[in-house]
Amino acid sequence: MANDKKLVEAITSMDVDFAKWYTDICKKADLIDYSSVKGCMIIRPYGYAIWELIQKNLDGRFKELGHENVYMPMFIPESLLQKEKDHVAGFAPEVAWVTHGGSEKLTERMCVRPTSETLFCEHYANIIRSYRDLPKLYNQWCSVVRWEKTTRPFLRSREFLWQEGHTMHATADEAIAETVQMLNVYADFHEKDLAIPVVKGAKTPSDKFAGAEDTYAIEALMHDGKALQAATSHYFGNGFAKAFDITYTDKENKLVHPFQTSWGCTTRMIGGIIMTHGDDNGLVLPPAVAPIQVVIIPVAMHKEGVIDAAKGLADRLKGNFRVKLDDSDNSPGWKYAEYEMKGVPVRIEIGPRDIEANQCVIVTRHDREKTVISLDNLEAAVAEKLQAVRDGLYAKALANRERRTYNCETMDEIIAKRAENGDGFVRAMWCGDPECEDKVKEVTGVGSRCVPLEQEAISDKCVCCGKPAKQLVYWGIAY
RNA sequence: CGGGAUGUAGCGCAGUUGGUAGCGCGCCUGCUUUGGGAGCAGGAUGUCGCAGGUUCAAAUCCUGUCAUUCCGACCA
Repeated sequence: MANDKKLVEAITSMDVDFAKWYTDICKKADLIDYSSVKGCMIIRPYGYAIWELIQKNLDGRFKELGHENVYMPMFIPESLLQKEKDHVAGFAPEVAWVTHGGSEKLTERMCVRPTSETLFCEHYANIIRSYRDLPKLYNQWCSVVRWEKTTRPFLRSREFLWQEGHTMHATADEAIAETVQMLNVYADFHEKDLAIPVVKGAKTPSDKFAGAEDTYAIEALMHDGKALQAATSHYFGNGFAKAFDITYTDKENKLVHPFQTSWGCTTRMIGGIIMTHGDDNGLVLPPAVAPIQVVIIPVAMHKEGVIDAAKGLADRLKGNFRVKLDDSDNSPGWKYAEYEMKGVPVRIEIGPRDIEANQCVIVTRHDREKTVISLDNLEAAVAEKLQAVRDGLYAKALANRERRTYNCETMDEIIAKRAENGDGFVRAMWCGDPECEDKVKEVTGVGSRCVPLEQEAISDKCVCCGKPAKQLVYWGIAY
C-alpha cells in the first residue's frame, strides 16, 4: 500500500523525461501555477520567496557598489522605441502593443517595455549636463514583457521579473570596467550563493544584445547538458547616447557623449537552480536562497515532551536561520517527502528516543545523509550542514559540467563526442567568421554560447574552416 | 510561427455503437496511529477547457477558439 501511494505522488524521473520532470517540480514544489494567459505564470508564495531572497542578495551587492534603485514607466511610445535602429530591430518582433486607452484609440501606440534602455536614455538626456553628473548608476526591479512563441515556466515566460541596471559614465574605460564588474557580481552570486558554476564570456557579434557594442554573459550547464544564459552585462559605447542626444560638458568645456552599460538577470535563475541541483525527489535549494533552510519534524508528536522539545529547537535556531517547525498531523514520512520535494536543505528529526539521549537527527537534502548530533552542538552543526549542502551542490554541479565538457578540433569530433556522451559544452576554436559559426550549428547542432574570458588555445585552426583560429568558443544547446 | 499530442472533481485517470458522469489519491469528521508518503468508518466535491453547430438527446459527432505539452525556426 505504501508503495502504491508513492507511485501516485512521485514526479517523473529526470532520466526518463527531463522536461516533464522540470515542470513537475515547478508545480509540485508549489513554485508556480499556470494562468489563463499563455506564458504568464503565477509565482506562488514559495516560489516568490525564493525570488525575494535572490533580490535581497543582489540588491545589497548593487547598492554596495553605489547603485540606486529607480522606477520607470511600463509603457514606451513607439517613436521612443524607434530611436535606436538596431535596438528596435531586435525587439520589435516580440513586443506587446497597447493601442487603446479605455474605448479611445491612442494617437500613438505604446509597447509594454521589453527592456527599458529607451526610457533610461530619455531620462538621462534630461538629467545629465556636466561631468559632475557622472557616473549615473541606476537600477530597477520590475517585470518586462516579450511575446515569446514557445514558453516554459521561469525559463521563458512572456512576462518575467528581473532587474535591469543602466549606467552612464564619462569614459569608455570606466563603462567597460562597470560592465565587467557587474558580470563578476553575477558570477560570484551564482557560484557562492546559488552553488552554480558558470563560464564568464563574451557573446559573438551575431549573438549580441540589440544595440550593444559588447555583450557579456555567464553560462551555466544544466543537469541534462543544455546551457543556460544566467545573466548578461552589456557595454553600449556611446551609440545610444548619440541616438538619444545625451550630452554633457566635460572638464575641458567640450560637449561630449557619455558611455553606457546595462546588465540584468531574471526569474530564469530559479529555473537554473531547479535544473542544476534538483533530483528525482524534487527541488534542492542552495541554502542562501532557501525560504526554509531548516525544517524540524517531530516524531511521535503525541508522546509527552516531543512538541516542546521540537519548539525548543526552533527557538534556538530561528535567530540565525530560516526555520520551520512542522507540527501538522501528517505522518513523519509524509513530511520527509514533502520537504524534500520543496528542496529544504536541512531537516531535523526529533523523537522520544532523541530527547532521552539529548540528541537529534540531522539530514542533508542533497545526499540525504543522516547524522545524529548532540543538542549541545545544535547551532554549530546546523551551520556546518548548510555549508555542506552548498559545497556538495557546487561540487556535484561542477562534476557534471566537467564530465560534459568536450574539447574538439573538428566538427566530426563534435558530432562523435556528443553522440557518445550526450549534450554539454563543446570547447572548440573559431576563426571569427559568422559563416563558420552558422555552419557549426547547422552541421553539429551546437550554437556558440560564449567566447570565454579565460582563453586557451586548444588548437591553432578553426573547427569549421581550418583557417587560423582567433579564439576559443564554448558551444552548446541553449535553453 | 509551422507539425504532433492532450484538456472530464484539487491531482492522476476511466467513460463502450451519442441516452444526462465514475475510480484511485487528496479533502472534511471521528477514533486509532506516528523514526520514510498510516489504518478503519462516515461525508463533501463537476457548467466534461470555452464558443458555436448537428440531434429528441452531446463528455462522446462537426467547426472554431483558448490553454498545456513535445518537435522545429526566434529569444533572458
